[in-house]
Amino acid sequence: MGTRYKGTEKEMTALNTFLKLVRAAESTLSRVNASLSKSNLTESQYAILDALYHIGPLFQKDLGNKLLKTGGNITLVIDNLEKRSLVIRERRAQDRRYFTIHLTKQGKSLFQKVFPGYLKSVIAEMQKLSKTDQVELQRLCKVIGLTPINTKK
Amino acid sequence: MGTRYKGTEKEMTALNTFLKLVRAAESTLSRVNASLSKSNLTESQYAILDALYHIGPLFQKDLGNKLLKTGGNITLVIDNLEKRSLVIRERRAQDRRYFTIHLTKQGKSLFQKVFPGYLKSVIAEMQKLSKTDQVELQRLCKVIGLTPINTKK
DNA sequence: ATAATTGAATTTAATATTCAATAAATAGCC
DNA sequence: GGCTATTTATTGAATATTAAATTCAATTAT
Repeated sequence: MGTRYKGTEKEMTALNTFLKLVRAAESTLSRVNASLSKSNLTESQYAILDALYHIGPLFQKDLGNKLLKTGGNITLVIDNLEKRSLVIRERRAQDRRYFTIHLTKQGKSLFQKVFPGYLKSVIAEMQKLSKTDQVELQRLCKVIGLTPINTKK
Repeated sequence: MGTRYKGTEKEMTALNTFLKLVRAAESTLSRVNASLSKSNLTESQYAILDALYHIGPLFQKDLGNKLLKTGGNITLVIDNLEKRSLVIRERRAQDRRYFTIHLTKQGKSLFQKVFPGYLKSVIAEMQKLSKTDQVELQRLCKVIGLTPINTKK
């Protein structure tokens, strides 16, 4: 299973680690996302509702940064959520370049309906590891996630 | 950083681990994928070229299984690769439901051009961890990636 | 105050992704 | 041999995603 490339040990280890990391994230994610399908929420839509619910109203800009998505993408996903009246855009008075995104009553209520199942499926996935191993995985992922020092410019 | 939800320790640990795992994979992936943009290859396109190069000709079905993608998706990505003459479809004589996908000369040559930079960026990412930590991460990811026993049906 | 710049959001074009429906080919069975 | 079910691939609709170009608002520099 995995890569068939034959290289040095260092290369093989790196490719293997990378592949397993990505596979683990994708397969877990696909199972967790399945818990959202009943509510016709996509992963991106859920992530936005989650952020708004747990943090409060946010600018589109901040949502993009938080979810590591581009501005154009956030625009579209917010559009789709707004069509279903799950969120609303509010133009900011002090600086009219900004839109504050608010969860509506319906959005809040849908999130509350969906969250328990989501949490349950996350727990089911993560329980494959002991508490100790989960903490260890967190440590390793934190290192991996770090952006390298930007050497140019 | 991360989730603002306040729950039991078990819930918090699971949510945190899940979030960090997904973040680590996504951020690493986005940096590695940047090495593909010069050749105008998307992640999916690269993955297909990689599989064909290192394994050999494959049926679309097998590509889909290997890359964990749906049939419809594979059809489209192969279409796009075929437009650029990087792969060709060959209908199988014994069973005409199958298409065997072959790498063309151009596809092989493009892959050989792209692979070193890809490998280099994977190594750069994974070198944030010691060899020991990489092996440990592989172990944890292997457990996480396991599909739970299918209890129904 | 005007010009240039920065910053937020949108739009557009291209690709990806899934799901559901369909078509085409084969396999299994009676 | 001819129906039926299964399997492979394609298509279409909906959503996602990015990058680049554009618009509009605010700020900075001259």
